[in-house]
Amino acid sequence: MREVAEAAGVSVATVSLVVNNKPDARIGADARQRVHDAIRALGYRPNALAKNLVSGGSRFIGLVTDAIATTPFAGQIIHGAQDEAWKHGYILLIANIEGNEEAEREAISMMLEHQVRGVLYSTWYHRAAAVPAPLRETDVVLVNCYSPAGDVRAVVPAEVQGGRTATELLLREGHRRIAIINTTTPSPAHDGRLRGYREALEAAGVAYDPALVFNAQPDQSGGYDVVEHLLAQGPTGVFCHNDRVAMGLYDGLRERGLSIPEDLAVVGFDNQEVIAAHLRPPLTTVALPHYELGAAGVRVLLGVEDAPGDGRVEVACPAVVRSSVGPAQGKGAVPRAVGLRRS
Amino acid sequence: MREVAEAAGVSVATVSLVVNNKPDARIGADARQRVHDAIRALGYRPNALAKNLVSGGSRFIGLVTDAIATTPFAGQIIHGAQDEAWKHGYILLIANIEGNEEAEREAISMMLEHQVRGVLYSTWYHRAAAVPAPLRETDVVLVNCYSPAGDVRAVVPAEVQGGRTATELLLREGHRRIAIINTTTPSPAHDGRLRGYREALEAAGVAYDPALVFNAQPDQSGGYDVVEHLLAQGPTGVFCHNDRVAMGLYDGLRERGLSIPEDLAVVGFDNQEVIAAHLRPPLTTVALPHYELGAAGVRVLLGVEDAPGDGRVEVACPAVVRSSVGPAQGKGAVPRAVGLRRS
DNA sequence: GTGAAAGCGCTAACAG
DNA sequence: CTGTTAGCGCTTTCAC
Repeated sequence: MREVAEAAGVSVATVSLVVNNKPDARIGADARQRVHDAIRALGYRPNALAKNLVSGGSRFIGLVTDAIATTPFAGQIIHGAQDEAWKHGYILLIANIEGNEEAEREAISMMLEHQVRGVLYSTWYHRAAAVPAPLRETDVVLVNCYSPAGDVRAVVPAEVQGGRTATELLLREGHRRIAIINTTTPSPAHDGRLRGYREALEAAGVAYDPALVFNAQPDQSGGYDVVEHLLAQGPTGVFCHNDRVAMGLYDGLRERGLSIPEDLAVVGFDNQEVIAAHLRPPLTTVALPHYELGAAGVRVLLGVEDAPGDGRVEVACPAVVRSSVGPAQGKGAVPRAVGLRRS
Repeated sequence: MREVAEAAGVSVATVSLVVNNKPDARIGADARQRVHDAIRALGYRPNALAKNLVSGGSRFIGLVTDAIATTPFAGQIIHGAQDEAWKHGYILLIANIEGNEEAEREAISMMLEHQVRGVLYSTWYHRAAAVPAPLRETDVVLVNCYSPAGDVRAVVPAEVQGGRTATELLLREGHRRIAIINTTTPSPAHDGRLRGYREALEAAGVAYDPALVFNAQPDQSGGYDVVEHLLAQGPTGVFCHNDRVAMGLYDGLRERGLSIPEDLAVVGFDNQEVIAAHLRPPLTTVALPHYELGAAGVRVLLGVEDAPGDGRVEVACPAVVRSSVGPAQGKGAVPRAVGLRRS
């Protein structure tokens, strides 16, 4: 920078002013031009480190994730966070700590030492999480997880609304005997989606039948194994806890010569591209908004978006309609008008 | 830091020496203790920005990717790079530019301004790539892509070996009439895997039959659509260009009442977890080593691992054996011993 | 053994 | 309009 100043025959202060073209700096057009020329000639680049040092803070936002590899999900959160951070002139420092306590401690101190503007602490599936103590030294927002104490701002998927949406996808087509294949253990997803399912049923005037709720391992084999029991209850539509369960269900149904959506309408959850979009028929599902979660996370961190009173923002899970749901027909069916009235 | 010095009754220089516990700094045990106490008492954290400024360089490594969202692949590259960088005390600055020229320029200058140690330029599928000019100002290594001019170090998957491995998986079980479903356009993957296929065949003494090579769109529908033609050639085993093609193939086969691996042994490529591990039967495939690609990338960047003369390191694609390949049987089959002899 | 002082590259008053 | 000056928080000679 000093070199630029010398080459342009001005002082470093002037160079600083033109580089950041400060609004209220009155610089002679000639001087400004000479500076620009010198910059180009010398291939000068400002040193962000020095700039940050003097300004006190940095343009970094930390993102710590608990699993980047396992699923495409973490990638989406990173993607959303990175895009949004970028938009506001921030850079993401990412660290991923696969359950390693020490790595977590180190990652956090490293971020703190780099004077991050704040950090996003994210998990790959929606759950309660304990905020590591050192994070309290800076701004934190939880992404896809929340503090049971409710004392930290959090951005999470709207599970209840998602469950409602999934169920309405079936209701809308006239289905009334709708099963749900849930997971076996309590979790925000388990509880929320079930609640959404019940709310949607109730709103549509369909009685809730416990015999139609199944619990299975949340993967392909879970979906595959439950087919027999499921069919025994004669549903015309089924809401699967996730796309992988739906994938297993597809297999089980196919083996029995049943077809989708004619014999059974199925709705998934997660919208895991590789699966959902390419099953035969393509799966109608509800998306888990990972990208948005990451983006919203930086927005609340930066104060661009306000968190409501309880510091918890819920991001909607939108329906993704493909071809695995058709109109209800046969015995259990009801005139389409009923479903339509509700929507 | 000044505060710590005052609290401990020493100078900042001493604090600096203690904090970084310099090997040849002779500090009184008492003073050292007082410094440590003061640090704890004040909750002091060194300022990495200042440290880097004075030392001239930073502990940053830039990673620019062209697609983080689309597939789980980019996530794996990031993961590998991040783990390895971390191991050497470096932090990853990531930027992803979905084909956006300007974002790319900005991302690169931002990295340069932060005095990165070097940058990894990665693509989500293996291909030739043009290195943006400004990157020449720093150390660059290409990951999952390469410069046609061969003037930049690159880390890429060993496609030929992968193709050979996939084919051997079939040969080993006695298959001799082995088809390959490749993509429709030339690419390192297309060309390399085909070559590996031919090499493996030749090594096993099986004649290459052009009628057994098919070209299809590299996704589920491609695999599904080619079934008819494929079956017409009566292969006992098939090597699919990727797992998605295999997934489509599964569907087509199932619709015809054919079963895997009894009627047809199938091998995929990519090892896309969500698909491969959960198809029925689980798919035997060859993994694309994305994690390793990222890790090797930082290793060559840091000079921990040497790139061979041509600056191109190939990372092996390992076989992932699951259940979609069984012994060859029936007309086309050959005694198992033949296959075994080769392995 | 430890402190004083210079300086990393830049910004922000404050003078001129 | 533009230059001078004083730091930002830290490391690193070099004295004492």
